[in-house]
Amino acid sequence: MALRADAVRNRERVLEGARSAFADLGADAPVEEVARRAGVGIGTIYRHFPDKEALLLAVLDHQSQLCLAWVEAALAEDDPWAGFSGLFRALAQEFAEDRFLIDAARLRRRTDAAESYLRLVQGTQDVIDRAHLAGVLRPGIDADDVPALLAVAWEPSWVEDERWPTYVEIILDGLRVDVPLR
Amino acid sequence: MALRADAVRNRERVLEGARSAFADLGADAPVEEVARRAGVGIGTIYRHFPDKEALLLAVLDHQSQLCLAWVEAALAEDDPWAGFSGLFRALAQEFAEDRFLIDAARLRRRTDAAESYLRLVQGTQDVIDRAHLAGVLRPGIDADDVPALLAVAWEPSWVEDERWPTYVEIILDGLRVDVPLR
DNA sequence: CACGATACGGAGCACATGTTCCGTTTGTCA
DNA sequence: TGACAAACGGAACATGTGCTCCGTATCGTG
Repeated sequence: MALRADAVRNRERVLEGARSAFADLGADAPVEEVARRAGVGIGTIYRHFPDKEALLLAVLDHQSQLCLAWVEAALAEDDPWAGFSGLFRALAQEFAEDRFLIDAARLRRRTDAAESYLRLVQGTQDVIDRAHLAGVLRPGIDADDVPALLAVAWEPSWVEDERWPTYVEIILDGLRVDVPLR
Repeated sequence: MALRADAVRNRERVLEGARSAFADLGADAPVEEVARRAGVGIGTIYRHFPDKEALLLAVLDHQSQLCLAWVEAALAEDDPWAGFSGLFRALAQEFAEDRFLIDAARLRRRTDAAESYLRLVQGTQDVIDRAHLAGVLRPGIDADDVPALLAVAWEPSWVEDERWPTYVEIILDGLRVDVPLR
């Protein structure tokens, strides 16, 4: 038997409320806050998701899908460095705007990650491999290093300062290998 | 009237327990855990410190004094870049070993900081000014940027990876301005 | 040694937050 | 439209943690 119409609607509302609450407050956002933003009761959330962890994973899956668009764009770039650096800047922007992504990488360490997140990591690895082949990216770097290096765009108080784009450029400078012209 | 002998001893024990607990578990370490490590009751902690915030500030003050030694060493260096980069590496090491320092920068934003911490920031600024004068440090960087850039040494799960020293070198590469020989 | 002041310990309270449970409401279908 | 299953809301419970309070233990002095 299919879900009732109101159940379908409410499930979507819960996901939207969760995305909004987690983006603003991080994974620590109370379930009650998610319920408030979704306009539903707490009980409704727990009917659709077994626990808060499942809700976090569902949101992670969704946000990862959005980030995957940046991977596509990076692979479409002709220049491997432009691809990698563009992806890095775009992910930094996403991290700065969505506090939840901050906590997501930690979450991934504890649980079987959302499927889209794994695809995001793999796609990032592809972009990195291409840069390595072109010899423009510091050796030894892989996709697992990206979240750590994005940490500079994390801390809310510094995001307010709007200085994180500078930090991103510093790191990109440090990651780039200059190819001598010949 | 002076403190009683046991009170003096216990105050020191509390500070040691707090340093240990906060270093391992971060500022979130429960007060009860501090009491356990100190070998005292919870009540004793609250006799010596009005609240947990005061305890955090006392520990911050102490750890800042240790870090100040690195500032002295940096200023004693002849080469401004060696001084700055040495300080940066040393602070990264401290951050990696003491989870509490991670939270300290946030704490500073909320409260009047410990006096030693202000001196640490000022000393770091001196080291940075010297590097700017020599033209070897990327313009626009100041002492407030250092904790943000050290964020790569923060996250516990990445500290375990032992990859943070690589990240520190990447950032230093990005911060350095190469002075052409003439 | 005795006694008063000082300090100690930890039970218990206040509050925040994840989760459950059940009386009430709503959607669906005959 | 009526009736039943499905879904809802939020009070209540469980747990973790900061902090208070007071009966008990200890220190230091005469």
